[in-house]
Amino acid sequence: MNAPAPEKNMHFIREIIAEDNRTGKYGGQVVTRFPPEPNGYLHIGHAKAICLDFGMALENNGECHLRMDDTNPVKEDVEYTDSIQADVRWLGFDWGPHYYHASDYFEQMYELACGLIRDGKAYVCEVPGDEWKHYRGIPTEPGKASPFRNRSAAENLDLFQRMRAGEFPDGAKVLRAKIDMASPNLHMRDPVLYRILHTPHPHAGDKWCIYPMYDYAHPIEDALEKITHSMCTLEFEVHRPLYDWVIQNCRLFPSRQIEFARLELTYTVMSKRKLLELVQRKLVKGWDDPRLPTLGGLRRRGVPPAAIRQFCERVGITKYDSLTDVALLEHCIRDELNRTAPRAMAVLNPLRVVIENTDGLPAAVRGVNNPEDPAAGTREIPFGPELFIEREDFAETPPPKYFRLSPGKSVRLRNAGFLTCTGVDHDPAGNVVAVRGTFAPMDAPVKVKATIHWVPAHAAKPVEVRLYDRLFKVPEPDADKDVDFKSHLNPDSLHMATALAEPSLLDARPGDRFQFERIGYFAADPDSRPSAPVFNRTVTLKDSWKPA
RNA sequence: UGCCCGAUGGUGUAACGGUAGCACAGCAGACUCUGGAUCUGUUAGUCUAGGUUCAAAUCCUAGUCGGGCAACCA
Repeated sequence: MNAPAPEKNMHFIREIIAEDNRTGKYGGQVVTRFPPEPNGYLHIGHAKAICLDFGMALENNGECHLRMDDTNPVKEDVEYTDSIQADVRWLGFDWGPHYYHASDYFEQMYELACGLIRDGKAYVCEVPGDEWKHYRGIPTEPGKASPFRNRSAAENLDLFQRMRAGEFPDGAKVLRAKIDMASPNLHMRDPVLYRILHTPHPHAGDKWCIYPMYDYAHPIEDALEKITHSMCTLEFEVHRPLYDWVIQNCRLFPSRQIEFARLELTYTVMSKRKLLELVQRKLVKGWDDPRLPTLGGLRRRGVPPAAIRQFCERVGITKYDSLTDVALLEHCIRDELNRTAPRAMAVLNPLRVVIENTDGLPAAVRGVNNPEDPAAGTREIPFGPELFIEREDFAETPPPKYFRLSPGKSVRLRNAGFLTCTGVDHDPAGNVVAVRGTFAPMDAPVKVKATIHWVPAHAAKPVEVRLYDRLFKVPEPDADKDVDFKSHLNPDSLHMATALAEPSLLDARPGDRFQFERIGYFAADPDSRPSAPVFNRTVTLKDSWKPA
């Protein structure tokens, strides 16, 4: 018996599992599975499911299987299986030896279907697809029986074998479960179990021309793997009676399907179709564009997997359709990065500073790598008589409560000392082109209310920075079906810029994460080259300064 | 419309018949070599109407609102 960690939220699925463990329903075993269809890239909505599936197994000393749910060869491709595995691993989960394909069970599914036929619980139906809706009926009225419903088991077996043998064209026949044409649940009105598809399978090759439907295949996949708790999203709730029917009538391991609400996030879209549309129309730069909620995009943006895991835990698990504020994700990202990201200085919008008292000026200073983590140590930062500071950190006529630099005032230069402004240089148009000032060491008796970051003019290096903002301007871009979600795209979601970086940043390798002090968290992009890093802004720092 | 599911501050959630709590966001303050972090305080909530009960967010009934289902998709 293992008590859940105290900070974990006791959601209803944890309670179901705890209860099953208490009663010994599955002998204390917890076996789960994450079953993506390999027809697209994973996004943060999948991360919620992954964290749940793997998390419940981990917490209960169980196992979680990674299973490609590849029952429809016309939509799926091996292209996706690699990225799915990479994404799950990146998120921090390990399926051990339990990597499976639904298509590996095709033979058993076929045998089980023959069993259903022999039991008089399935039949080959020749009603054309577009005509079936007349038989199925509408919710308020019962359907009517297929004219093929009462074929003999022998005839059904023969026909089903010939379907497999390829004797019939696509759509000519299907195998149906014989359940209840009057059921108020449409899924129970003799659902299709198998359809004919003369399409080679990306994993199974050309062995098959009949393929099982999800509703038939999924419970079998789960049962064969002895999955105890089969978590899926809410829209499968009405499928559960059919899930149970298959397990019961095939006499299989009693896997249990449990549904929970999918994750929705503000200022983005989560549907595969819409994400694909953004990629195909080149409104973003690909599946791993850092503005996308795909795991590839989040990774490239610099989001640590631990932040995503923490976020998924804090969002919780319920059966209520919710819309989570991205601010919660951003909080989890900052929280993780604050503890782990080394600090560095870079100036986005430079203003030259000329130090006038150059005698005894240090050639370098030591910077603290991470005030939250003493073990991160220090580094050397070159110093000199000319610096660049952020243009916003100087105001010739400061607004009220402005703590930074202005004529006659002083600020602390991060890691270095104090700067007192003694003069301002203008160009003929009256713009500020440089600030002049005097430097004092850190132990000087100067009182200031602000510390600003800087880079040394002689040693700072220009680096490319990509400043990302929300992809959409509105919290629910796809809320209104009558308005194209693309019309809500934020035109300023990407701003390319050049920053002046302290020299240590030139060593950054793709994936390295930093806090650029007082600006935000940045991660080196795969586009980086040796000595020419490219930085993606993961998220800004919170900024509580607001002009009065 | 028939069936299924759901409803707690702005948002995400907890409370399992007994003081409606936590987090995010917001606001205010303290502290600070990041106007970051940290700390403190604070605004704000049980969909409606009946019923059961000493006591209801919780149980029952009806309604309202939201979501799902009517592919040979998953």
